[in-house]
Amino acid sequence: MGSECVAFEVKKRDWLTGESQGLTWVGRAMNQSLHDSASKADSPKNRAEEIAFILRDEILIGQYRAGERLPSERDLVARFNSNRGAVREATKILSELGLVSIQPGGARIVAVEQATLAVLGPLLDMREEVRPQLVIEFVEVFSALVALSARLAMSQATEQERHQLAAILDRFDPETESTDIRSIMAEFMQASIDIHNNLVLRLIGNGLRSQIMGRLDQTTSDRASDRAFIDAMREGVLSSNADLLATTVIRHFDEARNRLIEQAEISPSSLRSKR
Amino acid sequence: MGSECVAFEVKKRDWLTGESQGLTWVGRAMNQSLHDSASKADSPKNRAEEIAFILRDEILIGQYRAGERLPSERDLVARFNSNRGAVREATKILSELGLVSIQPGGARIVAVEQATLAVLGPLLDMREEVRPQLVIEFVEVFSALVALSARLAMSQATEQERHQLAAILDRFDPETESTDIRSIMAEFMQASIDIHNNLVLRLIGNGLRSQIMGRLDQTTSDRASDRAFIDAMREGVLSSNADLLATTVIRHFDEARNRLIEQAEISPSSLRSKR
DNA sequence: TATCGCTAATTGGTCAGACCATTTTGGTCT
DNA sequence: AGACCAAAATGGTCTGACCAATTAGCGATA
Repeated sequence: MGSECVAFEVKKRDWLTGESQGLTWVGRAMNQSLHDSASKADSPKNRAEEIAFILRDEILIGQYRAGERLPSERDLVARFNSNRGAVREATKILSELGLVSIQPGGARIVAVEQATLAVLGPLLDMREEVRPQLVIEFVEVFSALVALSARLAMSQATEQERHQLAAILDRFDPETESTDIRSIMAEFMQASIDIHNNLVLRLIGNGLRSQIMGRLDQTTSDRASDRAFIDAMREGVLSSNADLLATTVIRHFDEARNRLIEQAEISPSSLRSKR
Repeated sequence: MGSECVAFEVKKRDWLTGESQGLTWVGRAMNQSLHDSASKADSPKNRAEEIAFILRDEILIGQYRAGERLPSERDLVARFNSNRGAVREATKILSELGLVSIQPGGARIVAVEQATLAVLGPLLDMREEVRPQLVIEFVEVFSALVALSARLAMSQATEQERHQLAAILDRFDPETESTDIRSIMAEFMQASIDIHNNLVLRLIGNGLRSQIMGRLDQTTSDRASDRAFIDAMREGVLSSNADLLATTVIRHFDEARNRLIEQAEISPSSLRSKR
């Protein structure tokens, strides 16, 4: 007992100075945002992820049908020239993604519709056919979530916090092409989440962000209307007018959505079949 | 100050002998999507999940702090009397949950705020303190998503589909206590998603549903106002009035939210610290 | 005392092979 | 056809080993 305490005192310093200090340990989200943005595909960290990503993409591509059996672990070992440990870790990942259901006797493929948000990014990375519709669907949801987040933030924000939000909006500069309005919206979303601190909304936001970031094409948008949008946002923020904020956000994203629909219809056969 | 830091880094002895042995925070999360209902806790399918769930709950409980190191695989093997294969699968699960970041040299704990929606359920299962606020936050988000889903559905629904939605609402019977309005809302959500077929919304809905279902307490609600709510919904659906539907949904959930806030304030010190 | 640099220990990643309990399969018998 | 049973296949568990990279520990240095 006593010895533990002594030992602890000694080590504690090392710990604090060495690592606990920089709490910049934020895991994969941060790691990715630092170096990706250029490359769509996520690179596997080890053999298990490599295998998992290959199988994941094959499933998303529709190479297996829902309900079908995944090849047995031993077959996969043979196919990937690996070992059962790695293969089992891979299938574990797929299971966590909600793409396969592992049971004694055999693993079966699960319909994409039953999976996790984590399949969104990979889906965007593949077939061109599904992309346009998927992006539209994302905008629809993101719109509602940003509006909600803004509302919640307004109901709790201090004077200072509202100015911080405004500062983010001020980063928009219609002259330079460099300031992407979407990155500003993403930042605005994050900042508003930090204000109202709704964990559910934050977790959903995490998922959407990590899946979407760096996977959206550059879209042409009217800089003038963007300017008006940003101005309306700033006014809503500074006057703490939640309704104005929400309707502004929704209208803006609605325009973006309509643009996307137009583009999608130019290249036909792109809308996913509905019913 | 010194006392709280003790647990870690004293080497294997600690893990082997004393420490949080049994008590097992119940918890146990899901994986299967088919069978729901289930009360709060669902049990692990194998050793890896068992280990993963224990560690997950310990992390969520705050036994480790973000940035700290997870015990090494070999230490975990000793602690759980298992083997590295199982332990590695377990840490893989935690990694997929976004709760740890595994890297050569050591795995580190990630802040809960950076995790996946899949931690919501386990969070609800544990400390009573976080529950009330978390439920409120869920209602806030769910409200917006149901409203959005209803809007989207109305923009595409056929006559027949609108009647199907109405049929779901008709299942509500203010006389019998058995018909839970929340289950009706869940069904309504699913049905509307089937109509507009927005995959992003569907995936988020999957996550929320699997995490929330069966974990919410029975809440007292005014059956009369519920009746009015259902009626308004039905009218909105049948007349394809998206605005009416959305505002009705939002108002209803707002009332529910206010009730929850009242309840939470009765038992003070329950709201999570904000900022 | 603080910093640098080297070495040894530790850690995650990979691999091979074995045994078990359960499920699946295929063929037989009724 | 259907019920039944034995054999094959499958996932689950476990052992022990080696590697490359990171990390910790310690002495030398300034």
